[in-house]
Amino acid sequence: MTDSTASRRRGDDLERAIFEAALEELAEVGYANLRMEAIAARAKAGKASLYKRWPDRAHLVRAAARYKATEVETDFEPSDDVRADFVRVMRYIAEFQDGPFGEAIRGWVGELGASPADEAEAEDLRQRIETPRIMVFAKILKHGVDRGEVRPEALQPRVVNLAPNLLTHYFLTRGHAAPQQVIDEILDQVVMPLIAAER
Amino acid sequence: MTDSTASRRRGDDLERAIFEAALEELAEVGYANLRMEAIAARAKAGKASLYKRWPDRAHLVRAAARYKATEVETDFEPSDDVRADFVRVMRYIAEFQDGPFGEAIRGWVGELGASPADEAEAEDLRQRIETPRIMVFAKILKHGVDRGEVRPEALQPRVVNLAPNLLTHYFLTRGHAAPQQVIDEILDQVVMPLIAAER
DNA sequence: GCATTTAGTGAACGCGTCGTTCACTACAGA
DNA sequence: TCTGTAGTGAACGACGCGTTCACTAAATGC
Repeated sequence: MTDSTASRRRGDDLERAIFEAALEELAEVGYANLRMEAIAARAKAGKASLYKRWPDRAHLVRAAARYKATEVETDFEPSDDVRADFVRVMRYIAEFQDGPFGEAIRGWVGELGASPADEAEAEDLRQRIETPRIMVFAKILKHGVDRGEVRPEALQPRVVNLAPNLLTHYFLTRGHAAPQQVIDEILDQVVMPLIAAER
Repeated sequence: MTDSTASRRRGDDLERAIFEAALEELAEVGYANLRMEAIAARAKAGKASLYKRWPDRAHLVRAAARYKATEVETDFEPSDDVRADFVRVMRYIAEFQDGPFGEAIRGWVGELGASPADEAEAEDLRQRIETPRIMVFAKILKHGVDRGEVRPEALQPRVVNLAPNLLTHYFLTRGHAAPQQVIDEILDQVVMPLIAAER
């Protein structure tokens, strides 16, 4: 009715449409209220096509999160202001979390511990989310170290991941992404004092 | 069969039994696989008694989490070794997360964003979890400040919450509580360098 | 250009869980 | 001992899950 192009999609074409539909549904109703039939309907696909690809909701959502994770911008050129760079990247992450991707992550977290079988897949998704962040934050920090603005110990993994991890913690436990004020507090109270070359 | 005391409990007595049953179920099957009927059966109660008290699973689990949160040990006497104190408290939190309380928190997080109606109740639970931690960590830090081991700026809220927040982030995104090695890394790479009075 | 194979559709199904209802029963207070 | 209150347990309709199947559109082979 809506589309007079009554064509029938297949393969990757259809898969992408399902992912988009799943993410839109996630954004609208949240993971807990996500219905397979609603995803199928929005994608104008049959429920059977969903179950042919993924065994259940959790797998579909993880796959959708992986799909969306590839959209993350990873080529970032650091300026000569570490704090400003951090703000830019953190705002970018926060915006991402406030969209459908955030709800996908929330669903993934909620499901962890329910099925210890899929630990490997969960680990894979974690890596895909973390890796681009590590690259960007490490680049910023290295640039700061080169200019003497940042102490070299700041390149340790727990320090590189500190800002995004605190952002994610806020998002998960609050239900919405961190506002600018929280980003500022994280930077001024925690991150900058920790990485600054001198006090 | 088990209890030949075929007595019928009421009020708070019954409520406590339901909480205990819910937490045991959570620990065994996880939030995603939690069934109201299983909780009722384990508590030797009728399903109607559950729905008379809470409108749905999410409310029951939040209530159970609140109930369990009152068990948290809050009277902690700091030693003269800040790092050792942090290790002790962080291990205590990690052990708590690996039990039924952890799964309750995971369920709560997964449900956030699904029903914006109960934001107030969610906020209340967050406070109840956070407050005792703030008290303990602030006490440790104050003691450190008094002895000149910790810089006074470490009493800012984001710094006080830093260690438990990173623990919680690890637990939520990994599916299990942080092991000793992770606690050490958090302390040696992040917390101690941040709070130390001198470098 | 036609026949065959592959993949998607949509409706129907059985099943399990939800949340509710109701007749019955045990306990508490007077 | 009587009465009101609260809990029990079984049954119920509704709903979403995950599967099945006859049908159909697209891709592939000839």
